[in-house]
Amino acid sequence: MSIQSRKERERAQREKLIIAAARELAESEGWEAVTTRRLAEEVEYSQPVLYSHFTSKDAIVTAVALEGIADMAEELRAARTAAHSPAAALAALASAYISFAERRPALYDAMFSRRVDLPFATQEAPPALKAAFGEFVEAVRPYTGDTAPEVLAEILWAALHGLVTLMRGGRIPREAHEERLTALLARFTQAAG
Amino acid sequence: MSIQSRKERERAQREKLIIAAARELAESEGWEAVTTRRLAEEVEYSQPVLYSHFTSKDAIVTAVALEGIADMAEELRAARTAAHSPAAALAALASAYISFAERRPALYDAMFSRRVDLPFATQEAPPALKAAFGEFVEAVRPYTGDTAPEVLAEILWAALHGLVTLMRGGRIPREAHEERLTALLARFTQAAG
DNA sequence: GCAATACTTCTAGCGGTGCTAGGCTTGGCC
DNA sequence: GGCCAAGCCTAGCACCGCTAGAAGTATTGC
Repeated sequence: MSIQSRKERERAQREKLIIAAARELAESEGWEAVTTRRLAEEVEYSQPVLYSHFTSKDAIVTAVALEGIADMAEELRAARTAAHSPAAALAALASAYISFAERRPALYDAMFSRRVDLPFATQEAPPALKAAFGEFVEAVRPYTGDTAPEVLAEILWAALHGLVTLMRGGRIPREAHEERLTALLARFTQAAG
Repeated sequence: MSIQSRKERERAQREKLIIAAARELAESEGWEAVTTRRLAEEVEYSQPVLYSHFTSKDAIVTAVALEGIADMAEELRAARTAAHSPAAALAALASAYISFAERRPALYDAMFSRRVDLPFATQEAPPALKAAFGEFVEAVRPYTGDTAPEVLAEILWAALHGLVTLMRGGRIPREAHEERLTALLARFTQAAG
């Protein structure tokens, strides 16, 4: 039993090592640098070992995304709860979200842009995902009017996601970012719903 | 001279053929099916011929994107100008945009999701792109308040882009789409800015 | 009409990708 | 200590984007 459990522990540890290596490689050199050969070299095992832990490369990306979502949920929570008014909380949440996307673009892509096999808007959604979305729901709750907070949260999330991805892709100019964000948030705080 | 010009005509025609084949292949089987080998087979030439027209596969995708933008600009214009009130025009524009993204997902990705080498928010932006964005500007103009219409247009575009991509990626549920769209547009028509 | 030339297109191949079959080594058990 | 099973690695598959150099074709000059 002891040997068995030790092996399981080591396996679990190696799996974390793979995920961490993938994340670091993606964050430092972009996802195009994350090849199975390169990743295998990084963890000092051969390629097939990766496939004894994950069914495919995509599954590794998914695991990285999940970690990222947990990280983001924490940051969103910290930002929102530190604010002293509903309006400040909303602004802090939005800024924290965009800051995360800008600081960790590769991670953000894995979470919200790449095609990934995660149950998002369902009961089986991972807790971290529910937590992150919950922060949005709480932030918009004071401004719901006759709209369901979940719906409003989705709209805000979508708007921020759109801003971030279009800006990163060079589709909208960086310069006007603050002005856009202010105007967007005003649409949420001022409207009666 | 005549022979020269005939050759140029034939070349231009073949270039259009390549772009059309790439678009059709992407729309019917997704971009992952668009390989240079497959594309060459489709146009009944060898691979190197593609590279005598385009510097890379990405350049072909960019050409397809440009065509798509022109298509969308037309559809947006038709939808907006057919409406009889500012609110209806805004709603029609938004619906047309989302409809385009849903009907032609591969094309949409080339235009707004994939990394593409096009000057977007600059003076040198292609006319079709300016036209498409101009439709957004006109649609939000009645609702600007003290925000610049261009800024508001970018926000609306970003919000719709976010909704579309998150929905397509399974990140937000399809069911509540109409409700979300209505609530989003309400934020634009009701707020004072 | 024919040879020389210039241009176009193709064949074949490079170094890379994700993924896997099958041999080999290593470590636990009797 | 010898056997056996589990775990790992080497080597290779079919594919990718892209390109050098051969082969073919059309145009030009005689």
